[in-house]
Amino acid sequence: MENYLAELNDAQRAPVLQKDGPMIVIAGAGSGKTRVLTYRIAYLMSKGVDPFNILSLTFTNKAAREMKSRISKIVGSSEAKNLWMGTFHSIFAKILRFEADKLGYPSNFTIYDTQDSQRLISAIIKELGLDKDVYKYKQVYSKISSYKNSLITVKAYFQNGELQEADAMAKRPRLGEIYQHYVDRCFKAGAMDFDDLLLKTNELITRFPEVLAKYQNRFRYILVDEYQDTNHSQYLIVRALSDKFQNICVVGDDAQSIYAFRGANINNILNFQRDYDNVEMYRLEQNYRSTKNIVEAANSIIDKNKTKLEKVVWTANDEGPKIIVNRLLTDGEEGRYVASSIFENRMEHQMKNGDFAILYRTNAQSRAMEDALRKRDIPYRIFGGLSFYQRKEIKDVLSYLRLLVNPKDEEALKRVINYPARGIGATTMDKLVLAANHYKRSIFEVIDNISKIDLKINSGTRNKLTNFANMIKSFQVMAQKEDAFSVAEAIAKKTGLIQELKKDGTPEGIARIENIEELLNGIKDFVEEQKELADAEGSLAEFLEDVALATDMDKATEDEDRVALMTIHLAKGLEYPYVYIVGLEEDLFPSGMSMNTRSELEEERRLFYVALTRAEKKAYLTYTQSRYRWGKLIDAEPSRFIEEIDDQYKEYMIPQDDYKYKPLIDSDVFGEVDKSRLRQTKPKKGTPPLAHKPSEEQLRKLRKLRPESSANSAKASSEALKLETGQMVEHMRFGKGTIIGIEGVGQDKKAEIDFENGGLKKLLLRFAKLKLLS
DNA sequence: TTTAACACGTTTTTT
DNA sequence: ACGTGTTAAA
Repeated sequence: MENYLAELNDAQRAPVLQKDGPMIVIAGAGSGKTRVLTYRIAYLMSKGVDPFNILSLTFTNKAAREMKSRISKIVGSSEAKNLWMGTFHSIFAKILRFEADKLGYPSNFTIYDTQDSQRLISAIIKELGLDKDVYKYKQVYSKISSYKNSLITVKAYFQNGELQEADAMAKRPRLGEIYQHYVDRCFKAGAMDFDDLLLKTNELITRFPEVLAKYQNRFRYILVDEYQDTNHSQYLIVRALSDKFQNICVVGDDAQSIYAFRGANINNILNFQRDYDNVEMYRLEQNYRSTKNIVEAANSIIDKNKTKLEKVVWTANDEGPKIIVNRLLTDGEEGRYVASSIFENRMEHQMKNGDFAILYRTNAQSRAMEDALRKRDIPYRIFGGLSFYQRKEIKDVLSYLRLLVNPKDEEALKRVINYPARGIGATTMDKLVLAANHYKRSIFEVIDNISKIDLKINSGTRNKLTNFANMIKSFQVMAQKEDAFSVAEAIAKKTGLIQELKKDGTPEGIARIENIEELLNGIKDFVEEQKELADAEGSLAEFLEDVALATDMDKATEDEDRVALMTIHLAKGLEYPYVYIVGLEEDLFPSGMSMNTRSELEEERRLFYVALTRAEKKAYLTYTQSRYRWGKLIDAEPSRFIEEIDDQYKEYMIPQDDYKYKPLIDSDVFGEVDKSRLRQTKPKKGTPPLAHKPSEEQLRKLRKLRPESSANSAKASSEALKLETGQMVEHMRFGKGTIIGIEGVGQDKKAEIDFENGGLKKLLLRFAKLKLLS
């Protein structure tokens, strides 16, 4: 024990050694806060605290796993595995399953992901006959989500005149009604959304004092990591659970609060000292991660924020190189610059791919980076974006599995009832939903008893419905005897999912089949793993819970040697020797959506602070002069954040007024990439990246030519755009015809054609592959 | 009911 | 630009 206490500095050791009472640790970036948390838990256990009595809430499951394994090394794994450690969502999902009956939920309740929730809301808006342009489902979802995170239940909503008035003022007077329906439908479906996992936990502990007492006694020591990113709902849970013993330790950094947009309340950390008596406050200010240059540059940025706790982050590390700032012509150039810079650094300093990270504000920026890395044969891995479990084909398989576990799961049912197509269409579904609401039964129950219900559904469709129900029930029977893998495999095969994808034969279809195979492998691994653990069953339900709360981050393995690409949000808590922060442009970073208020801008600034402090040795900042956004080339201006870094810490790669001319010979101009050229031009070592302002003429070219992605279509369309009224043409599918009219200009030019056997058609000349006959 | 053109929104971040 | 959801045609 004493051994590793010696590994801590004085500031770190103090919070580790305070066994009891409330405490807050303000931990600057890179100051070893994970180390403090780890050792604190180990220390508690060495002082005789039972691991069953320690609850440790982390921001990701991966963080929990890593911390657990570090603790295992200190105290032994048999002890460490009894610790309660995980995200708020996963810990309280577990507790809710155990206590579900008290809230009227089945213990195998489904967890709806964002998409499920949004689809349900969308359906409700339709059913209520509301205008979908006024009630946008995404907006409604986020509104409901923020109500839930503030513990405003439907009941509370209707008791609060102000809220209703606010929604009415916003031209959405029936929002409460949608909220009501949404909550009802989730309940009937035996489903909780992400926010429910916290909201229902609150409900559980307020409505059942004996339950609260039970968990208060169980969790005698509570630790919360990334406390600055907790929302009101989480705050209340922590507060209630820690109320009896007051052994609460929260760790965080107000300068790294970046989740206000999803309800995180920075006041939770700012006001912690008011919430408990005799709070001890500790500050970790020594940074062990980064060079002086990086630390001080980061400080100079965060200084611009007004709302913050006073703290001075410093480091004893070397000064290190300055931050490199570079301007590039387009996002394509930016990608190439980053790729070649990585290539050079890797060579020159014998670094691994895994030592580099490329960080961006929005997921959409990953593409340009990807393309450039691929061309350079640099292995990379993208985190975030559309996660594996959200892909359509994966969600389809999972929906079948969900339906077995919980046949009331409406969203799962709606996904799979007619996929692969089995002749149960929208009309039938509408009737079923109506019937289900009328009889107060789930849709599946209605289908299962379709013969006993008087519905205007013809006998053919009734048969199809019965067949579907029987199929699902046969899988259910199977699930009782066999493990999750066998069931999933049977589903993939017997439902015709695989055949459906094989039929389409496109590369995408093949990739989808491979994804399903990967999912099956994943299920197999899970089953094997669970078999080894004595107390787990390897059941479908357990697998689904894992999946519902899994994130891309969780899959990351330490040992894989690839460049990491991710959004800055995802990078929180990580560190890399070399960090490239790309797209530092006004309107992108800071985001155009977050520049309206001071607090939003300050959050963007904190985000930049987080990005920069990921770097250990060297940071690169890049921006472009024009960037493709929404399919168009947009002029860009350098981000104000570049300016905000004190000059002494940064270095411009290119003199700011040096516009060297470089002929534009790349894919950005000519649509098609000249591949032979790329291969010859391998690493252009030592070539300084050029930047220059394109002439008006060049810009016009860029804008005009970009939409044509291949030389073929460019040729075809320019020919086609010359067609005139009266000419005879031939179309691959419609056959011969005469052009009887032309309308629109340029890219939007359309021809009305009278086909000999197909009748009148209006076709976009840009796309229609027409052959001129006369 | 199914298929295909068309329209739309998306690009702020996620458990 | 791209994928998804909605509407029009078969």
